[in-house]
Order: sequence, then C-alpha cells, then structure tokens
Amino acid sequence: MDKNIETTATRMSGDERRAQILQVAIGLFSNRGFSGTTTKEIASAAGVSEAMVFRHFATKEELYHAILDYKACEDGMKTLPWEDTAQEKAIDENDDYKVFYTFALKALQHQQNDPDLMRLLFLSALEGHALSQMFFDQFVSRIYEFIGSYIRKRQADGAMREVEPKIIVRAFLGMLIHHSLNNILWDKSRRLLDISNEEAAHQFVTILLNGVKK
Amino acid sequence: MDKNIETTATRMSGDERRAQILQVAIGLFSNRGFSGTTTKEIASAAGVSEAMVFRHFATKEELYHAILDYKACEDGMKTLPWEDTAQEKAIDENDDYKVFYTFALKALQHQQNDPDLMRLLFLSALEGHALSQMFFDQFVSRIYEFIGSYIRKRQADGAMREVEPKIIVRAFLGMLIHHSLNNILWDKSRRLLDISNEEAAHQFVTILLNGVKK
DNA sequence: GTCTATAAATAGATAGAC
DNA sequence: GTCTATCTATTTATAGAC
Repeated sequence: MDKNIETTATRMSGDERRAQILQVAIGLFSNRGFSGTTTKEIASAAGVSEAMVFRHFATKEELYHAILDYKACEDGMKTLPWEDTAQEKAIDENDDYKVFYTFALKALQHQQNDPDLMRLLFLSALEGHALSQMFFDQFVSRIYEFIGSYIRKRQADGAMREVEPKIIVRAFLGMLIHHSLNNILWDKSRRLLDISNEEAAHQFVTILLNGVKK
Repeated sequence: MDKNIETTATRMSGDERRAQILQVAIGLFSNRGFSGTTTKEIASAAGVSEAMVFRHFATKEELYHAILDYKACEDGMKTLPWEDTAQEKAIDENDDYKVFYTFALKALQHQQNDPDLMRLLFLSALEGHALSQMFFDQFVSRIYEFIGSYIRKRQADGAMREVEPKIIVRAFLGMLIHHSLNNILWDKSRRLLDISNEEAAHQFVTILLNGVKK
C-alpha cells in the first residue's frame, strides 16, 4: 500500500530528511506559532522520532530560524514583482492601471498560494521574533521604494496629487494585505466578502488610482 | 517605600485580585500569545503565587476566555462609532468626509490607546481560538453593515459609484487596520511611515472618497 | 540515519497549612 | 485570601544501541 515498504532501505538521505522536517515544521509553526508547536508534533508529522529532529536542528529555535530564513528570504524575495518585463514596460509607458493591477494581482495570488508565509510573518511579528523585523525591513521597504518611486514620477508628470508617496503605498498595501489576511483566516463559508483575486485587484486599484489622480 | 506595607492587612478583596490578575494576564497574552505565556509568569507579574491564579480561574483556558470576553465584548463593543450624535448628524446631512473621517480617527485613536486589544485579536485569530471568530462575526460584521448601509444610501443618491459596498468597506478598513498594526508592531524609530492619526485619517479618507465618488 | 530510552527542565494544576 | 510544597504530564534535549 505505502509508497515506501518498511525496511531499512527506505531511509532518506540527510538533506532530504532535513528538507522534509523543515516542510512539515512550516505547516505547524505557521498554524500554531512558535510556542504552540512541540518538537514531538513536528517529529510525528514528519514520521520520525524526536531524536531525528534534533539531529538536523540543534534546538527548536534553530529550526524556527531556518524556517523564517527559508520562507522569508528565499520564497518571499523570489516573487518580487519588479523583475517582470511586462511590469517594466507598463512603468515606461506610464500605464498606471497596469502597473498597480499587475502588482496587486501578483501579491494576492502569491498570498493565496502560500498562506503559510503570511501566517508565519504575522505570528513571528506579533510574538516579537527578531527575524520577522529583518524581513519587514528588507522586503517591505523595497516595495515602498518601488511603488513610491513610480508614484513620485507620476506626481512630477502632474498625473497624481501631491501626497506623500508612502501614504499612498500604505493605503494600497493595507487593502491587499488586509484582504488576504481575511481570506487566510476565515474559510469561504464564513467570509464577509468572497470575490476573486482579479475582482479584488481591479476594485482596489480603481479606488486607489481615482483616489490619488489629479 | 511600597504603597502597601507587607502585612496580612494588605490583602485585596477577591474581586480586586481577580481584576488585577486579569489585567496583567492581558498584557502578557497580548504580547506572547496563549501558549507563549505561562501561568507562572502571570502569577509573578501579579505578585501572587500560581495557586492564587488557579483559585480565581480554574484553568489557563478559562482565564484566556475571560480576557477575550472582557476585552472584545466589553471594551471593543463600547467604542462603536455609531452611538455618536455628531456622527448621526453627519450621516443625515450626507457629509461623506465627516462620516468617514470621524470613524477613521476614532478607530485609529482607539487602536493606539489600546494596542493590547488588536494584538490579542490577531494572535487569537492566527492561533485559531474560537472566541476571536465570534468577535469578528459580531463586531466586524456590524461595521460592515453600518458603513455599508451609508454607502448604499449615497449610491442611491448618485453620489458614489455602483461598487459592492462591502468592497469599499474592506478597502477602508484595510487601510486603517494595516496602518494601526504597523504602528503597534514597530516602534517610532523603525517605522517606514510616521504620521499623526489626524493626518492618516485625512489622507486615507480623501483617497477612499475620491476613489468611489461618481 | 534511525530508533528506544531517558534525563532535565518546565508546564499546568492541586493539597493543605495559616 | 494567600502561601509553600508537591504532583503529574509534557517539553526540550541527549545517550547509546542498531
């Protein structure tokens, strides 16, 4: 029945096992938080003994650290929307709607595809872990710079009102993140508002752009 | 030196002690979450033995339950913005800016004055406690109804675009909640954006209303 | 690489004296 | 109403066999 017959031959390699423990730990930490997750649960979910967990990660803290590092730095950073050629074209052409819509849709889709990342970041920020601060400092401030500099350009063109760009970015990210968080926290049947990512991106962007245009 | 000299005469009454334990527990739970807080820490912060904590609250769960009940139902509900006569007047007069600005400023101020409430709600929602769901169902859905029905009225007047009111509410609350959460999580020196509540309320409301007006 | 067994510390919770 | 002392279960972490 099982994919792996129970013999000594089914042992994973060190790296495989380490990666597998990391994966199951991500699922648990992102749903229960750091102190709400036990090493026993992690071991059991990975199908190994606790001793194995501590063989790969010296302490529970180290495992958590490795996860935040992996999810935030690898995963989070890889999906930056400004490495997108279509996006660059829209920026050059001053196509405001396309620039903001592309960003919004990408962000909403990413958060939907990987809810663990958002849960992990919110939990670690609320629990006061140092790494989440590092993530916000690096990742979020880059978003502020990226969108902020586009807004500044459009303000110089006279296409947008002279409002501090950071305020506009905050309003924009607020809509997106709050909407994603709602979707992550409540299942479809309990949602006050259940719309597609495309619809959400369109409506939020329309409100924002009309809200800041001259 | 101390306010209370160390004698048996300094004993608090049952209700006082219960209230005091509740207060210190709020501070701890809202900063470390449920599983991140120990009954020992609570006892020590309240200046009593653990046995005293369990005298007033049978279990740790019961204490947490009492807190969510107290903070969310009592505190949270009492500051509803529609029990405000100035607000009612603004609604009757269709003064959009005043309606939304009053709400926004009140919300931002409330969250600044009582950051524990927001931390508690986010943490309990992320940790999956049932009571936070109850709070969102009751409190948040009332906000959606309140603002939503005003928007519907203004749409009927032809003053606002025909967008699903819930989407507008979500965009609005997203700006406010996300901004407050940023202020709560990062201290002044680390903030990407540091503005007064009045400035934030003004800018967010201006963006929103321009964004949805016809 | 993996396990069983177990150490050591800490958690939540109770008993009983004052 | 409050404490000290204690119990039990759980949690992190290690030792040592295979």
